[in-house]
Amino acid sequence: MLRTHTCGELRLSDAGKKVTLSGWVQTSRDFGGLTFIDLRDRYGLTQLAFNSKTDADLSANASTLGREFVIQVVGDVRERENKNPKMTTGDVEIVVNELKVLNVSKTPPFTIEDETDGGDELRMKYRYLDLRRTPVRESILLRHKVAQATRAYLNQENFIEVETPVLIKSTPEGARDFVVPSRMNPGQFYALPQSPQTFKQLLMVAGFDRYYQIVKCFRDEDLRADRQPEFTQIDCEMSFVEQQDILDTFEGMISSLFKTVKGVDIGKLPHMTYADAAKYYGNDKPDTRFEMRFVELKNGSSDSPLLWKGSGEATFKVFDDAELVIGICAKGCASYTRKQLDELTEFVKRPQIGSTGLIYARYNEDGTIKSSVDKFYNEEELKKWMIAFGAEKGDLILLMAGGKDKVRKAMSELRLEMGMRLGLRDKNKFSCLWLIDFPLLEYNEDEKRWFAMHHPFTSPLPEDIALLDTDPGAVRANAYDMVINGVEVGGGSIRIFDKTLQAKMFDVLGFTPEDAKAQFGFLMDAFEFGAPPHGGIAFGFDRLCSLFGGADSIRDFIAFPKNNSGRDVMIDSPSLIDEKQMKELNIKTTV
RNA sequence: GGAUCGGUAGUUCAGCUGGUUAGAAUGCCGCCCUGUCACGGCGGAGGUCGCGGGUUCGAGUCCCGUCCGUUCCGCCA
Repeated sequence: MLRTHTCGELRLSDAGKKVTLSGWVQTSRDFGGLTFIDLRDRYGLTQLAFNSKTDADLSANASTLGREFVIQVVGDVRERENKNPKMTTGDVEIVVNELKVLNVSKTPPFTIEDETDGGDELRMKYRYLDLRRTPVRESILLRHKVAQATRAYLNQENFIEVETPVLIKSTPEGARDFVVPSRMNPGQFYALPQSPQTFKQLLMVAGFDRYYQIVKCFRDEDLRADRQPEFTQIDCEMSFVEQQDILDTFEGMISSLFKTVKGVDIGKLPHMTYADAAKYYGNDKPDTRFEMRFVELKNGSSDSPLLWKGSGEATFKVFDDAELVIGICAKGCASYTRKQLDELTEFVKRPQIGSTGLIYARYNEDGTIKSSVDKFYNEEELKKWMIAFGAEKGDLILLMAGGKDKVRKAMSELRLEMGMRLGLRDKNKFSCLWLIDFPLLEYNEDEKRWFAMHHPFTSPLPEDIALLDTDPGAVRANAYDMVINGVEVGGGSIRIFDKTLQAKMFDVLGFTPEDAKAQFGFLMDAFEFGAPPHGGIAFGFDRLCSLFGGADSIRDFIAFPKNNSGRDVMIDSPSLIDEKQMKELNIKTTV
């Protein structure tokens, strides 16, 4: 037997037992006559003790063991003379009688400890070593736990898991497809699914009623810290449901996951419309762990008492000419120095944000107001601003002006930055919400046509269907996103199940009936055979895991992730294939 | 496609306005050490400064190009 116990389970109550342990050498501490070795496996660390007085040869052997050697020991569990309260097994040690080296190891290129000295690139190249580190292992174990809890909830709710194909058909809508050449059909290609969208709808037509799958999806787009070319979704679909049924079911799922995995009760999820999210947070995935909502300064007398036209001799053109002037109130930041304000200005002027400037107004502790636009606005006017923002003495108002979309986007970035500076984005705090009433369509200026914001099977809100002909941009979708801490963790919609409406949708999107038939004919056909009303949702599983794990990047929650260029540096893929394969696949080399 | 920061010892980094033999920490190797758990002490080895070109009496340092990586924008229904 290679082991009787794992390296994480022995306690004081086991003292006196004869045990066999196997694992990796974490570290050794050699005192000449006395040697300690920490033995590691997935379950923990156990200290081994060797004494040269008891067995000189064995002790000498022990001091030759290098890091990451795989060894097996037989020995007796003993209470430690000096206990280590930081270790779960810290009350005991193994007095070793027999030592066997099962395998040697080269010195690892980085230290296999919680705080490693290895950089990202190196860790990815030797991912199998990185996975030995406790924090990374814990992330993978957390992922397993989330997957189990997800299945448990959905199974109990009568969902069944069905596998859908991975070699499917390329469609031009949405993300770029990964394609796979077909050897048996020269010149033709499969596509890897961006999601099992059409298949899950077909499963509803087939009458499966409730489907889910924890499934790999593929998108050939540029990567980010929270975006991988292959990623995992919790993909779900339900029949005979309306929006509220889906929200209830999956609010239940997310609550259940938080309870099981984090021991947290997230309560009832608030609903926010897309329009409100844009207006108050400048963003369709607001981080609601903190308030700091946008306040609009309006120019006009009807709906707002606030004027941004100053009373000064010169008028402030930046505000006068702007489509929108908005601001946020940063609590307790009136003491910000000139340097800090300049930093913020630089922040919003970065090309990625592209704002032209930042206006501030300090509400000083003594009640005076100091702003960067003092020559345009008098004290009384500035005081009105403070009231509008609900600002108190000691607060700082930050304002930007410009085109509506641009200024909202810039302010959204600034709000998140200020939230971070003020420590309001606590990783252990969770704020979840449903975002609803998305626009159904988005106009693409380059291609001069409407695009589905979600996908072409998303149903419009019933009351907005009539607008499809007159004002497509105003049509709201029967769609919903779940947002947690500023991360879009899931999204879905009630689908179109009526053939006529689907055809109309394709028409609005600029598909000819022939195009629609060529690409989605199978779905259109299926809808002629009694499709039930249905809808669904998909959650980004990797993101959900990283959120539970309190990390910004999803990479450590994926056992073997890819780098920014979509490469796996460990196995070195993608790679060239040989001429013979190319020929077989009927692909001509042009490189 | 664009912006940004980075590439110097096995590793993480320092290296000023260009100037003798490129440093530190850690790891590694050797010796010493009986209660450590970030063990300690003494000693040692270890470098194509990513690559190519240029400026210069002289380049790790300045310039151009290129490759690799990070983060972000575009993109991601």
